Amino acid sequence: MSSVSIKEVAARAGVSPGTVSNVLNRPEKVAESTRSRVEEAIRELGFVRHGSASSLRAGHSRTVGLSVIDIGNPFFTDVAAGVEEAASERGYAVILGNSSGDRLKEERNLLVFAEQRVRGVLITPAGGSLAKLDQLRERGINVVLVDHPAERADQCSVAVNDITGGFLAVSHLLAAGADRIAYVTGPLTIRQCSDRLTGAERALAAAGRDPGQTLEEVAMNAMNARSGQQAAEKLVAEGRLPDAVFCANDLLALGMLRGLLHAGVRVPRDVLLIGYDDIDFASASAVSLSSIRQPTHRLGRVATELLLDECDNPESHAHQQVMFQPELIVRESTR
Amino acid sequence: MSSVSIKEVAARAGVSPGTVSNVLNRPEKVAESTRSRVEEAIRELGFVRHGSASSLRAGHSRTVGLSVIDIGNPFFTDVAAGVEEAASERGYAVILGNSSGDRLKEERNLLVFAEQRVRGVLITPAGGSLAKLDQLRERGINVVLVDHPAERADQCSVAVNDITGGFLAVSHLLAAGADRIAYVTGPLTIRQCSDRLTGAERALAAAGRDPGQTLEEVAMNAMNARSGQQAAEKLVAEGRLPDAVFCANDLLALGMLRGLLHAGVRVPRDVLLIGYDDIDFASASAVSLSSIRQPTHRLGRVATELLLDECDNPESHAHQQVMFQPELIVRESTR
DNA sequence: GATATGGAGCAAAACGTTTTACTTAAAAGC
DNA sequence: GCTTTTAAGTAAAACGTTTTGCTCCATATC
Repeated sequence: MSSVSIKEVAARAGVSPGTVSNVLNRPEKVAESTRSRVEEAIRELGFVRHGSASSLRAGHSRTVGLSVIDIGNPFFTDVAAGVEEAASERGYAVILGNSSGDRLKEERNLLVFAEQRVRGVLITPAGGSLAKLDQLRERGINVVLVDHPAERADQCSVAVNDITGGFLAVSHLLAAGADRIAYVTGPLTIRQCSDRLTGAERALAAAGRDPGQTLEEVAMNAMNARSGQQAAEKLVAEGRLPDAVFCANDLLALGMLRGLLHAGVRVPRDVLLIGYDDIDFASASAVSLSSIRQPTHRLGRVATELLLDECDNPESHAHQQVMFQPELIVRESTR
Repeated sequence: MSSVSIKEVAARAGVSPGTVSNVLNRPEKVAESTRSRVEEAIRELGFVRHGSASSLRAGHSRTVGLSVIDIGNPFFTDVAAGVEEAASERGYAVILGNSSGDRLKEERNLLVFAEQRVRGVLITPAGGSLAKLDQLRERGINVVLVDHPAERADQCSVAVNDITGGFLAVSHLLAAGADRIAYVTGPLTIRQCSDRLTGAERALAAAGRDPGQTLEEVAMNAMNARSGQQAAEKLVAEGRLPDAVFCANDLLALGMLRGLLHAGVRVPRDVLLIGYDDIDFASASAVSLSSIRQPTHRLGRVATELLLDECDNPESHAHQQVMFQPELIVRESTR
């Protein structure tokens, strides 16, 4: 209950509170002998700095906010792990918010971040809440977009080229002999989904195919395994199975795979299947899943490093829009 | 940059700062007309409460700390999702720490939580850092153990009976005809691992088998898919394949499955396989995986509810040690 | 020997809330 | 018609840090 304060430490070490603060924040400013005396007092009393008081006075906290679309999706989990790792290395705490793709929930997360006066925000934007983000910036809270390229040059972002990803996936399906391809996706208002579609269409164009003839879009509400299975059931029920399916993420693909196999459709013999993200489980599925790999963990790490660099070196910081390239991973499901 | 404070709101609404605070925290204490005036001023100025100042003065924050062993494991992710959901419903923010099973890292997390003066801590304890937890309690920070039954009555905990789980798994393997069983596990210092072993041994005893003859322990350092695959390779290389494998979690089991299939071992024909946790991906694997299901999401929810009840109603709060029961899920890998 | 130059530490004023004790005015009690 | 109670709001003192001058003292400079 009794929290020991900097004053008590000061009293014990026979110095002023200011000196203790200096030991904590600019150790080089205080003489060797007093420093060790203070450090000993800190140890003896079990003092731990009051973060709230500190950030109240200093004007900023040592926390960052992380808002992700779906913490249940291994893709985002990997990103979060990268963020947590990089943040904790620098002594920052991570406040986690899960938006579940819900714009309201996302705004609530941002409000919480604002109340906590986080040093910065990392966000995989769900809706079009980019206006809210500008409000945060006005409040002096830096923002780095994760898995979403910034369209303006005055902000940092870290993303993976989804157009390339879609291109790789569909080019591969075409090369494997696909003629009629279904693109199973979440809402096309999600940038990732529409970019991957764009890439898919470019692949068709590059191969001289007519998108209208070759590609069918199947948009689901959610991007989880359940939706994937529903999509499979729908395709099967309507009796118009394509000969290849490109899913906008691996969760959809795993559900699709389950649904297809359940209906007696053989993969890859009857239908080729490729997912996106290359989550760990893609290679362990019933038929190991071809996919598009993204550097997820790095995504989180790099985003965090950019954010903290912007916070700690505001004047020397150069905004960057980092764009990673995805990679095609071929496994059984398209062989 | 310019953060608007309660004073400016007060000035605009023509009241004192104290009244604004009352509107924020005990709206019933202030007259209807002034209240709406203040609320309007808040809206117009875009005021958002300074969490640090608030918790400095109030003596407690609206955050909880969550320290998990492995955020990459869907089991913990589900727990975390439950925590986040319950916390955010009550207006609490979640500070996430990933201990990676590392005791040092866990202690660092607890230090961060202490600095942030979180209202309470939810923790899936990695090592034996229970002493550190008592230190937190002395500081007035409530602690709820997650996936770990408290051995004392003066604290809350939420867990799933792992002995029962181990019993269910091995009873099932025996009923399916297993004679020689390998238990592939993480370090037995992890309570979950040793409890599941205990349950396994009881199942053997109940079936009249000699544990020494029937059960072989294979302890790995980590509990991920990679370790599972290594365990498979080891069993295969040493030429002493059992006829059934019980893995202490699904990640190990998925790796084991991959390793076995890769070596040409058929599942379930040559080797029966059962995992633990019933993560989403267990049913989508090459051979769908039998497993022991735990109410993960609820685990997180209930833990959070207990914690916040303890925080908000300290006097009426009754400590509880909640123990859920696991459930056997039979799929192809043991059929 | 007088004067700059720094190093080391101190005192005190913030930071933005919450809360306690107090004032005022109006309603209630008799 | 006086006192008592209640309602509504205020002023000011915290909460535990960080930071900005400032003082003091020792060393270097001329």
